[in-house]
Amino acid sequence: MKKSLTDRIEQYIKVLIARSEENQIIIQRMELAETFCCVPSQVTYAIATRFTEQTGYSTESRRGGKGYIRISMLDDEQMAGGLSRRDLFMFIDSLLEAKLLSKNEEEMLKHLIINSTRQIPTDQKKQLYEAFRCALDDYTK
Amino acid sequence: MKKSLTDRIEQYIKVLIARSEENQIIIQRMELAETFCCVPSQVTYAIATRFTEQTGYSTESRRGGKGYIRISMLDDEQMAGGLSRRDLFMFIDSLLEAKLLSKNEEEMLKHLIINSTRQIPTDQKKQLYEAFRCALDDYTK
DNA sequence: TTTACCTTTGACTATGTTTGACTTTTAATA
DNA sequence: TATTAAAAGTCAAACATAGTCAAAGGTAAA
Repeated sequence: MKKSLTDRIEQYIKVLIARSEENQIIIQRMELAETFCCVPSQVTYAIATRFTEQTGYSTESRRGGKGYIRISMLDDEQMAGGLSRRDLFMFIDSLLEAKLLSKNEEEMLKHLIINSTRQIPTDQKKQLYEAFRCALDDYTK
Repeated sequence: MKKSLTDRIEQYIKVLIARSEENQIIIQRMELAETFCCVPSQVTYAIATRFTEQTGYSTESRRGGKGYIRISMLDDEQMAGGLSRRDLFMFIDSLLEAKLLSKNEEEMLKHLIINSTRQIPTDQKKQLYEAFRCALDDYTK
């Protein structure tokens, strides 16, 4: 498969992180852009799309002289934790109040959420709740 | 019997998969369309009708620069157990027909199912579909 | 022959990538 | 302190793919 520039930048950064001691690297945007013969904002794009909290990374940067971009791999504890059922239900309640859902729909959803996630481990459940909220949010827009 | 274009595309892809190491191929839609001198959407059609979960394949794609379509043959483990999305949707359709769900509810459910399970591995997805059907079945009784 | 189900096509849509001009922030220096 | 230079950020346009959908064209079964 032919890889896009963004894919190659992603891979390069991941290798650097893998080789690092602390699971994090500090780079200069311009330097990396030169390595790949591209505009600096290409690097910004690669980082923005490939190193998100969702995918288990956090970033931090500083502009100006001695500027840098730090990319760190999140450990398990730091991983974005999803959503509790309580919060998901509160979200559904808010949709009901905003009349974006009928009472019947609200009840059905809660029933489904409770009964279809019985056998799923807690952390995966929270991920699912989160995805569920996003999908619901999307649907009611 | 004369083979349709779709049949020939299907066969071609199957040969490529058979020859591959990982039982999967990555193609570019346009490239394949050129190979068969047809419109790109013909390739989409061939893939959509011949490489389904039902027939033991899964697909994944990306648009934009250096876009691709990946077609993988599912192994036995991935095939076993649970419920396909197609079957779950058929079940939902039957509830609609039986007037146990409104058209609006049917659409909402399908949207949620599609969009909240995007990042879940196939086997877990099928378990979830199964649980979802049970919960729905229960709810509409 | 009619009907029902594929298949083929293409116009339109959605999404992901690359680029560059312009903006903002920060450190160094006058 | 004010100015300047050196970073990084933002955003929208241009481009490169893939997806969708409905109309038109075939084909086989009844």
